[in-house]
This record gives sequence, structure tokens and C-alpha cells, in this order.
Amino acid sequence: MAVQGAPQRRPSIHDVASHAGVSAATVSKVMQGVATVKPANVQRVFDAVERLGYRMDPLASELRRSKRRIIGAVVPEFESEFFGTVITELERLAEQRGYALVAASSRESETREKEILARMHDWRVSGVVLAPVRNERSPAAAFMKASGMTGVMIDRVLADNAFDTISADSAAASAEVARALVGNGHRHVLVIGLGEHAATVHARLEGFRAQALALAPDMRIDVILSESDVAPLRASLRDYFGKGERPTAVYSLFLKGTLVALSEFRRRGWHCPNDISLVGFDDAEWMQVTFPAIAAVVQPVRRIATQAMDLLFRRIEGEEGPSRALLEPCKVLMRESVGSPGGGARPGAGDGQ
Amino acid sequence: MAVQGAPQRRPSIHDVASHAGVSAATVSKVMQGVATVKPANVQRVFDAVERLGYRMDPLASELRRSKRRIIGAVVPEFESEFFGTVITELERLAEQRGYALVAASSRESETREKEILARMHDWRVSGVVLAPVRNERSPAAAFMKASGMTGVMIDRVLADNAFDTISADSAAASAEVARALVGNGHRHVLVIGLGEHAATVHARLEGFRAQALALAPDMRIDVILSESDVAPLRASLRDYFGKGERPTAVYSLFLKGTLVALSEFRRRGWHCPNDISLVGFDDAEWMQVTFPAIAAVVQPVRRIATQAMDLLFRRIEGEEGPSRALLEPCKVLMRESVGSPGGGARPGAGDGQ
DNA sequence: CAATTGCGAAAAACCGATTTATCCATTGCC
DNA sequence: GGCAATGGATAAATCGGTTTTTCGCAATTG
Repeated sequence: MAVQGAPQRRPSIHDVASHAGVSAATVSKVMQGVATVKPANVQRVFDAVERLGYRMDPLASELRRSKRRIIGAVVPEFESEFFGTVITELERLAEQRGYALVAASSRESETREKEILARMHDWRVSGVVLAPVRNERSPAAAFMKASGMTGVMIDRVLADNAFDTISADSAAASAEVARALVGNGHRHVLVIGLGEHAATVHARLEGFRAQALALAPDMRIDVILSESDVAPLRASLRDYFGKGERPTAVYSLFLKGTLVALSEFRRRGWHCPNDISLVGFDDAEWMQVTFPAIAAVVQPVRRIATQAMDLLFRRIEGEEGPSRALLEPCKVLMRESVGSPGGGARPGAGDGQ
Repeated sequence: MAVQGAPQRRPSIHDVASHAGVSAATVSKVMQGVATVKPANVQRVFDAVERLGYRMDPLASELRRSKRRIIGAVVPEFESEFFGTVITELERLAEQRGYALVAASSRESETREKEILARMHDWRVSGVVLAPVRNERSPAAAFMKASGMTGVMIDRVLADNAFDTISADSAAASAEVARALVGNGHRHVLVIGLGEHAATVHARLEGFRAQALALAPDMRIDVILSESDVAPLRASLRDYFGKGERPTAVYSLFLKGTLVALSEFRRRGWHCPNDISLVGFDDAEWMQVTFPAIAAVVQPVRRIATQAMDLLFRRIEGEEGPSRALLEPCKVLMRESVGSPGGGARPGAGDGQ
């Protein structure tokens, strides 16, 4: 391999052609492994490629082929472990199929979400995996449909029939949480969530409510939903406790809510699970190393990504048929933060490191 | 805006040209706002654009201009809050300048890191922000230099003069940690880290050691470094405590190490800060809501990203001159996990909120 | 021996844009 | 009226590739 200092212009296919004494078309064929080239010429091309350190420009290539091997991924934020893992997996899966992944964050803005999709369209991506800010009935989704893009939606989806969707089975997981809390004797639970994530919040809330009321009709379920930011949620929660409300357990429908709850407990000097129990949707690494370890619903992140890519490539390859709505099962880890209302810690059922 | 059902072929500049009854060159000029076009024609072009829903293909455009408005970003992982924030900021800053950000993760592999850089080069990106797996003396960096790419390095850098580098001032922060621990009476501290991140680990360790020994020459500093994975670190730590070693404080040089330490304390039933104190490099949201709140060094993530983009664009715009090595100051938050060796909790100095 | 066939490679068209060179029609000036 | 200058638009070249068409030449066939 020839390492030149810092070549101003990269060698193009024509440079290779003239160095090898053949035409550009021949070089192109050699690069693609077409068999109808004489071995002698193949060798000369390879030599020239080696000498010049030639690498083809994939974008130029794809321009001519009018098909870009690019998959777009749009998530509400990069900062969370959840979406970070999603992007990592999608990148892996795309590359595995010879595609490049281009990721963008909508920063929880539907306006931006739509702009990003327009950009992806301009880039002529082959397909898009979209984790919408709110749900799949958004300007961005409408744009995708109108402009004929192929894509799948993940995470915050309603599972209506507009797109292929993949998400965690929030309702089932919430039902399991309900069983655990009811089983431990809780009859007054506060549920907190962010309304902005309408799609998931709804499933998580109703899944919980239905199961809880089925098991304990006398159950009291309070709900605090804040529209679009955690700050008002924090305020409402402070207000709620300030008024003397004293549920025996809090169920947070999203990760940041769990943090808000913990910090509010902290302010008041309450300890889990003696003073109050806590379960959160979404697991994080730190939850098993703190005192107490925090009970959480673990989403099948990697599986969601895998299924999304599978479905997406089926569509890219032209599969027709009605859109599917996949629900992937969660795991619920009941850790020390959940106990019985009496004040005793719940025995056993640690989550084994 | 004409919303067609699902156009098979997107309109090109030629389609617009023929619909408007002008040449493609004229359309191109109108799109770029060149003034030498008759108003009547400008109007006709705009009409045609509107009617067809035309949007230019930026990649085709940039092919001709042989300059792609793309910035590459390479980080070791997407899952962490730190790199998530970095990517978010870089994306924002790139877009602000009319560039698109293409992010990729090296997944802590130097081999992959190099491959990604080759891909970025193939894409003819204008510049790269690289957060190297180990440090800036890597195959990837050599490749960048050899192929004349312009780029800056962040985070795990040695600050030698090969590239522009930006990182947190680890040494200064570590010195501050040392002052705090010594000030609280600690004379036996265990430092844990991952050797793979050689660049940062070294600065953090030596910064701590130098300051600690300067203040307390009798200080005993034990060090456990694991090469490339946390698992062996966990094992070593278990072994270390198992042998009866009992430092009064642990200083973890990286986030996951803090988790390992906490989980090991947990296994042994030790509580911070009564049984042992803990400080970690890298802050996380959860650290201020747990009991105890965990003391941590807060890196100036956004500032690092901003400076990186600034320097990068200066280079892209042709600025010459020797490479710089920027060190951005950290903040050290001494929370409840640090106390005095005697066993008493350290009074005051909570971190607000 | 002329016509057909087939192989391998080059020439040319194309992808979707931009940019340079060219061209036509006025207009200005002497 | 003749000639240069100018405004405005188009044709053509270009970017870095791929693909179709054409072409030269040798081997096969009638």
C-alpha cells in the first residue's frame, strides 16, 4: 500500500484507468468482480489500485445506480442508554447488510423530526427507522407516507395500521407490575408519566390500571401526567405530596420520572421501601448497585432493534402486505425498592447481580 | 405543495427545467439565488418546483462541487450519557453551519475505529471529530494523517502535537479530588481504572497521585487497572478486598468503575461514607438522587464539543499553524459519598437541588 | 473465402446536479 | 450602418462512477 504524504486530490477511477492502460469501464468491472475481464488486465488494474491507493467513492457510485445504501435512524435523543443501545444495534445490523447508518436526533421536537425526515428523503435513503417523539401519527409520518419513503416505527407507537411498528409490550409489563404491587398489599398507588410520549404512556397506564382494578377493585390509582417536560412533573409531585397524599407505592412510566420520584423522596427523607415503594419503567445499570436497588421494567432493546431492521429490509426488498405491529415482551425485575405497605422490606427475589 | 401518492421517481432538475420551459442551468441558478435570471423565468421555475415538489439532491450537488458538507463523528460507544451528549452537541453545531453530521461508534475497537475512518474518507467528509478508543496515537490517527483528512480529537487524548485535541482537564480535577480526600483525613486510597483508555487514565491517576503525595507524603495509594474490560476489574477488586485490604476511600477514574465499586460495597454490606468513601470521575443524573448521593467529577461535555467544532471548522476553512491542545476545566461535586475516615458523614457541602 | 459468431474492451450515455463556454439578441457608441 | 459591449439563456463539460452500445478482432461456420 502506497502511503503518500497528503495527496491533494484523491485518485479517481480514471486515474486508475490511465495508470493501468485500460478504460474506466474496465476498472469498474474489475472492482465489481465481473468475470468478463482478461486476467492480465485484472492484474494491471489491481496493481494500479494498489499503487495509487484507490478507493471508490460510494456516493458517486450510488448516484449512478440511483440507489443509496443508507439507512436513516431518527431518535428523540442520543443521551439515554435506551436510544443509545438502539442506535448501536441498528448501526451493527445495517452494516452487516452492507448499508451505512445515518443517525439523527429529533431532540423531542416534532417539527425537527419532520425536517430530519425531509433531509433523509433528500439523501435518498433506502429506509428509515423512526422512533417518533409522540407517536406514529405525526407530521413526519405523514410526510413519509406522502413521499413514499419506506420505514418502520419503534418505541412510542400506537400500533394502528399506518406503518410497521415495533415496541415493548408495555401493557403486559405494566400488568405484571400491577400484580406485583397488589400482591404485596398496595392499595394506593401513584402513577407518574410524561404526556408527550402519548403512545407509550397510554399503554403503560391502562395496562396497569386494568390489571390492578381487576385484582383489587378497591385500588386507588392517582395519576400525574405532565405534558412535555419533567420540571412541571417535579412541581406537581412536590405539590401532591405537600397536600398530604401518601400512596404506598409509586410507579413511574419512564426513566426520568423514576429519578424525579427518587429525588422527591430524598427531599422528604423517605426511604424505599420502608416509607414508600418504587417501580420504574426502563432499567438502568445503576439501579442494581444502589441502596436500595430499584425495581424496574427491562425493555427488550436489542430485540426491538433487530426486529425493526428485519421488517425494514423486507420492505426495502419489496415485500408487500399489511403493516404489522410487533410487541416484544419485557422483563420485570422486582428489586428492593418494592416492599409491603406495612413497612417491611420485601424478602427474597433479588435480581442476582 | 403537490402531494402525489407515492411518486416512483423523484423529479430531477431536468424535470423542473422542462416543466418550466427553461434549461437545467437556469433552474440551478434560480435555486441558488443567482441574480442574473429574468424575473419572469424565476417565477416559472418556482412554479414548476412547487408543482413537482422538487427538492435538490444534496449529494449529487456536492459531487459536482467536489466538497461534501458532511462532518464525521466517531465515538467509542453510543450508550453512555457522555458520548450521547457529545454527539447531540456536535450534531447541533454542524447543522448550524449547514453541515450534516454522520456519527459512528467504534465499539471500543481500534480496528473498527480505523475502518470507520476509511469509510468517512470514502465519503469525502469535510472533517472528523474523533473520540479515540485509546488515544490519538492509533492506526486510525495514522490513517487520517496519511490520507490528509482534517480532524480533531477529543476526550481520550495525550495532547502531543499530532492533532488538535480537546479534553477535560483530568489532572487538575484529580488534584482537586486529592485535596478533598486528604482534607477529609484519608491516607489510604484505592484508585481504579481501565487501562485501555490509556490517555485519560494516565492523566487522572498522575494528577491525583502528585497532589495527594504533595499534601500528605505518608499517603498510601493503591491502584487497580484492568486492561480492557470491567469484568477483570471487578474480579481484581473483589480479590483486593478479599485479602483484607481496607482503604478509607475509593477513587474511580471512569463511570463504570464507580458502578463496580458500588456493587462491590453492596456485596460486602458496606455503606458510604461510613464504611468507605467514594468519588468517581464522570457525573450522571442518578448520582444526586441516591442515598448517598455520589461525589463525582463533572466533565464540561458541551464545552468540549463546542471547542472541537470550532477548531475543526477553523481547519476546514484553511487555518494553518501548529496544533493546539485544549484542556477544559471540570467541576468536582463532593457529595455525601465522601466522609471522614473516622466514620462520620461529611457535613454540609451538598450540591444543591 | 465470405459470413457469422463471440469475446473483450473501449466509447458513449447516464445519474443529478454545477459551472464554463458559447451563442443570440439587443443596445450603445462613433 | 457597423462594431463592440452587454444581458440572459443554453449547450456542453464536469464530478466519479456504472451501464449500455459500439467496435475490433479472431475463431468458427457454410
